[in-house]
Amino acid sequence: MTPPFHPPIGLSLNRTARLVGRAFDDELGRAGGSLPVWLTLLTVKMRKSASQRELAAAIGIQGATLTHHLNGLEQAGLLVRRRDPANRRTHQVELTPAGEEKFLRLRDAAIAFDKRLRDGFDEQEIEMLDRALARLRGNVGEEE
Amino acid sequence: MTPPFHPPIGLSLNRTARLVGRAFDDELGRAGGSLPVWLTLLTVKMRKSASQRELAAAIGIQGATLTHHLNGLEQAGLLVRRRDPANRRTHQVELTPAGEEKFLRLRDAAIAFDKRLRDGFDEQEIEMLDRALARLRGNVGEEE
DNA sequence: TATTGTTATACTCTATAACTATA
DNA sequence: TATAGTTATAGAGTATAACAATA
Repeated sequence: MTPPFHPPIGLSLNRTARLVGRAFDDELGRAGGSLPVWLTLLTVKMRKSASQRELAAAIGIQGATLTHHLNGLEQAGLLVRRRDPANRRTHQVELTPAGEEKFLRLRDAAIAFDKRLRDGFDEQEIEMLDRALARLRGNVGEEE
Repeated sequence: MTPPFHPPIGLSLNRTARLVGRAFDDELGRAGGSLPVWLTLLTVKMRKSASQRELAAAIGIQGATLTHHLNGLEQAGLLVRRRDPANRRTHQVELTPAGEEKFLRLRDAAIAFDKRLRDGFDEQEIEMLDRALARLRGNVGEEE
């Protein structure tokens, strides 16, 4: 008996993520953004008064890398960094009106993309997929 | 009634792929490789007499990008490029003995990693995950 | 001294455009 | 002219190390 063939699930995951990521990046590009820009704006919106370290960790990048993106976004007039009066080491990141507008535009693009991505899946299947992905993250040692 | 919340599946996919990809890259790094190097060697091995265009398409990168990686691998003495006598425009890519050795080492690392990735999944669950990923690829318009 | 963030620098992967060689 | 591949160049995203500011 020949043993069952196990195509590496990591290969499939990698291929899928690159293909989907590229399509998503194109979509965001048409809305005037990019994936890290979207993740940055989204995370800033969601985690209101977090330190940049926390934001970086939430996005999954290094602090210096976040600084790099924040610089670009600040130069583009999408956000401002203010020192926290309570602890002047930390910065408070806040979206400007232009930043809020960009956020909404990218959010619409993200929602439209996700709708396309879910096409043909029912709610239960998406939940199962989501749980499976979470288990994969657990298997490589996700820290939260 | 509040509508059900739909966390974007793309976000989950992206997060998982980056986390898993980083862990895999580390693993390959310890074996003296990297993800594109592994994909290149693997694809060269699998698609014996394919043109570089075909190899690039199979990996999911541009021809010039593949050239870039092949240059590195050739300089490292892992492969050679020979012109095909039948059609001297195309090149035949072949692993050297050192390349074969590297391939085996990276393959072992890849197999070990995939084993770790599958931990706690049974065969049926992996198959379902794989099919779900394939459907996601289909939803963004995969071309084969 | 420890913590937060920035600057300087560099690396990897990727891409596009122009080019060479073959057909 | 058309095809296969390379070279030149550039850009995006990421990282590490050294530094400045604050506590």
